[in-house]
Amino acid sequence: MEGSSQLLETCLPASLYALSPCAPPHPPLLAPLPNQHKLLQMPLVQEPAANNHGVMLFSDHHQHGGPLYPLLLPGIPFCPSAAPATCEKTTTTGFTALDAGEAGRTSAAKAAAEIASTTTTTCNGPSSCNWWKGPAAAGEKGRMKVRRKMREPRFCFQTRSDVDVLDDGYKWRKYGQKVVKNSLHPRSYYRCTHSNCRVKKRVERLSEDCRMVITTYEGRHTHSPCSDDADAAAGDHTGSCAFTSL
DNA sequence: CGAATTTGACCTGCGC
DNA sequence: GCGCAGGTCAAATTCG
Repeated sequence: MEGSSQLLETCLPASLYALSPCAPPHPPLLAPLPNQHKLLQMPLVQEPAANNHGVMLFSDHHQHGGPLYPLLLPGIPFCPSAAPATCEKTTTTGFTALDAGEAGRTSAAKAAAEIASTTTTTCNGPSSCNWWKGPAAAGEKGRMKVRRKMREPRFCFQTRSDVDVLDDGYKWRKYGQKVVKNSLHPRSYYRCTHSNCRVKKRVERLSEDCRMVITTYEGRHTHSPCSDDADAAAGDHTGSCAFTSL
């Protein structure tokens, strides 16, 4: 319980950190949140040297399942070519790079370590990103291998919320749930329901503090949040709203 | 009745 | 090489 709070305070003293070493340091990463919920927009916190993988850690307190639009906005440039950085509960200065081997003492650190351990290889855009194309693209035999190795950029953030699935403006379908080691709570796996969008997210609660929800996004949406439903119904078109895919 | 969720099985990667 | 753990699939079930 208090461990996670401490984690939150230690790693994320302000309301929000964004970590995206490949992104230009200045442009705002966050879209203004519709409706009532607002995340404090902070300057980018960059992990220098550690890596290039885009990882964002957000922290905010939700007492509701209100909309959340913190990340995976199509306009955010990502660099899927190296290991990510993340947060570790050890220092007083906030972020430190977490090695893959530094498996977490807490669920948060563990989740972060997972992210850190994920290496993304060659994926230079939708045309070359075939880590998950199913049997047709990968072949019956090697599809799992392809799926595992060709990772999308991942982003993780942590919120305090009563609801597991935060409303981020996208529509998700749950495709799996797994009990993970050293965690009291199962991890849920969701996939974006949009036709050509392969973004996935994992949701789990901290065992130390069941109010804390760790959400990990993987991949980039090829559509905008607000047009999700329309797109799903009308077929594939992107950029009907504020965001367009790159 | 169609869509969404649940859940057990299966596959892969990784550490030992 | 083996076992463990994470991630995904797909059939069964539930829900609207």
